[in-house]
Amino acid sequence: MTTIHDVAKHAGVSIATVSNVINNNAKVSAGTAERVRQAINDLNYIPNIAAKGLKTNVTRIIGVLMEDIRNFASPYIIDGICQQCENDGYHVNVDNLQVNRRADYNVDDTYGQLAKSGDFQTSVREALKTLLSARICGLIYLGTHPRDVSGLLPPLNIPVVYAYCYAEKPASSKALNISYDDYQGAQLAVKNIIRAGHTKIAIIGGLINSYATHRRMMGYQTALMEYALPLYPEYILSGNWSYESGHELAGKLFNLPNPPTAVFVMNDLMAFGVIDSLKGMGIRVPDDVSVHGFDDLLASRYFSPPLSTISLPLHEIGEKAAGSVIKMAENGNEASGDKFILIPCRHVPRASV
Amino acid sequence: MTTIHDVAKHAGVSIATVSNVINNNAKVSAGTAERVRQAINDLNYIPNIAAKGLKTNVTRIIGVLMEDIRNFASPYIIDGICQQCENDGYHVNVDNLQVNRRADYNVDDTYGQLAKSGDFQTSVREALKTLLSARICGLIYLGTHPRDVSGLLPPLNIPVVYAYCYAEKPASSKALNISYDDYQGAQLAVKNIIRAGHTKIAIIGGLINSYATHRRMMGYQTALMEYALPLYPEYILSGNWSYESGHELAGKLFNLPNPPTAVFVMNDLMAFGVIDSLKGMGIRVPDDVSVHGFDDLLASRYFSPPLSTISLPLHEIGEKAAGSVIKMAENGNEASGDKFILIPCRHVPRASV
DNA sequence: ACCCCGGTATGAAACGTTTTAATTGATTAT
DNA sequence: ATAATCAATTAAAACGTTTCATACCGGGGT
Repeated sequence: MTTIHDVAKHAGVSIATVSNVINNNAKVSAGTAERVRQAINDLNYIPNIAAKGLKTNVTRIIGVLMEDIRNFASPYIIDGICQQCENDGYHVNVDNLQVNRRADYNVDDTYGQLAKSGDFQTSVREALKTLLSARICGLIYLGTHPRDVSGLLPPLNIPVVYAYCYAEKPASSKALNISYDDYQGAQLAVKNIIRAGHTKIAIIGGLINSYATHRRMMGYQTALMEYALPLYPEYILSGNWSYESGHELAGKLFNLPNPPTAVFVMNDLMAFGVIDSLKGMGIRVPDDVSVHGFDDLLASRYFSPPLSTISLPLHEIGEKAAGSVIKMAENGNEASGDKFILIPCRHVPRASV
Repeated sequence: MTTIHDVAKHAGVSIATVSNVINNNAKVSAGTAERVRQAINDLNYIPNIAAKGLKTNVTRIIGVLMEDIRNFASPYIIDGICQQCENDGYHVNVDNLQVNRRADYNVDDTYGQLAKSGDFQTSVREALKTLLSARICGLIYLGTHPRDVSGLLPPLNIPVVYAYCYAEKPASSKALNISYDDYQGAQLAVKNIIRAGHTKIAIIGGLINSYATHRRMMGYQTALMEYALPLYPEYILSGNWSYESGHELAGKLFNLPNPPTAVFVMNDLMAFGVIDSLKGMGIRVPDDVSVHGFDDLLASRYFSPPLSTISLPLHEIGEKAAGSVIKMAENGNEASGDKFILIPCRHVPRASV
């Protein structure tokens, strides 16, 4: 490929001058600059970013380590990351951990067992090595459960941002965490159910020890309290995020002597199960019972009835993660301000409530 | 960061020897090799891939230019690309064109108007420049409609593979095209409808001039012929791939004096519209009428009734695209064999037929 | 005439690798 | 003992950039 030498020769100047024109550094006379630009055009010159990075020790590459690109949230977050990086003149290097393809992978793994397996850590280490061999100047870890990858990094002092998930030991980690606000989202959902006139509102949670389940449960309670509604213990159930568990728990819930008139389900997949179960029992949604989800899957809009749900600020999470990691990279890995950034969710009213 | 010099000093050898150990090139005595490996470990040495690429002129980076990461197919294809590249020891550089975010973007653009707009071409050129500045040794273009990006590349002789879409002028292009088999997939769908006992089978196509519509229509005809079923012109309709158009056309179709008993709809989104429209008219699916889709969206499994459909070999398209572009890169851009590789679709039987 | 100055332009070193050709030291053949 | 062979190691050049220190040049002040 054309190099800076070719351009220099073609323009009749030194390579130093060409470099100065490209980076408009030092003073180059207007005429010379024009000649150089002409040559660059003529020869289709594209600077070699590797050589530049080698010399300057600044690559402007952000590494993205993601657990599973096929997660419904990943594409939107990556889209946000790409956009922000492009804006700021950074490159993106993606590495997919392919967690989903692992034999020991289990969707229900809220406890992060997987993350503790030596095998998984080897994968992460491998992926990090790949990323670091490109001399990334910042890392975004895009996962679902709390993780700690900084321990797997060589002691490098490159900034790490967790997106969509959290650092496992947030207190001890200097990493930034960027996600959506479970607490606020759940409140939003429940308040909307209340405003639709319900007072007997059940909740179906995800795995009991997960952070998300915990936070959303808090949001539910806060919303009820704010409207001075009672909290019925028998209305509080926990599933495992799957369609099947929603289906099963709905059965229990609506065989109670005094069943609720609405359910806040902590994700759309379980909500589908709930609604199908209700249909099976001859209970109509929303006429007899309202159901509210969380996640806003594409499927939710086409479900029957279309599911009222909470949509996550995925694009913004990506943008913010990239913006933050870039800022940290440029400021010597110093994060300014809070280590937890929670972006609010939006409410998507549809027919199921 | 640690360099090869640090390792050499720590191990008491020359940098050449370290390099030889890393790439196990020349003969290095077992003892020396062990000492070097120890040093690499002690110092957490990770080779600088940019320096290596600079020297060897081989980067082992595959560039992926994608129109829209948020397309339902993209994550699966990228997953396949990543897996194959990892297997072959290649890096992946992703660039997202963000086509969907453009003001002039239009989902219905089968004619590729967008691709002809100077503005779009500027974006592509910009993205290619970014990719080429990393000295990628192969390019995968991941789009939906026929495109021609090779004209936008400087005359470089790097291999280009179109995945999921085709080169606009396949004859004149030396690029490889890898996608799924529309023709076979459509046949699969229609034959399954026929085997379920239907003889009056309508079809709702996508935009009339699109390649996919054309090929799937052929598949439909072939299947009918194979079973010696008549082709009713009034059963052949075309929409624009949207939910709404499916909804509308179903209305027309089932107000015919002699309506069909089954419909093959060319994508799942339109099929949703069709089914909802039928429900509205009090026609039951599948009891009164069967509906068959194409694409296998996640939503289709949860639709009511769950949609029988055709699933696309997305992961394989990615794998194959990466595998091919790598092979070409290693063989001086010479593709071996056919320039069109169509991977068969699979049938996903569910309750709607 | 001389010196100095400011504005431009450039030569050369350096970044972290690979690779070729050369060097070393030991062993074998004469 | 000397020459030839061989295996193991290394010095140094090169890849395409940036950048620092230096060089050039024409003009204004002495």
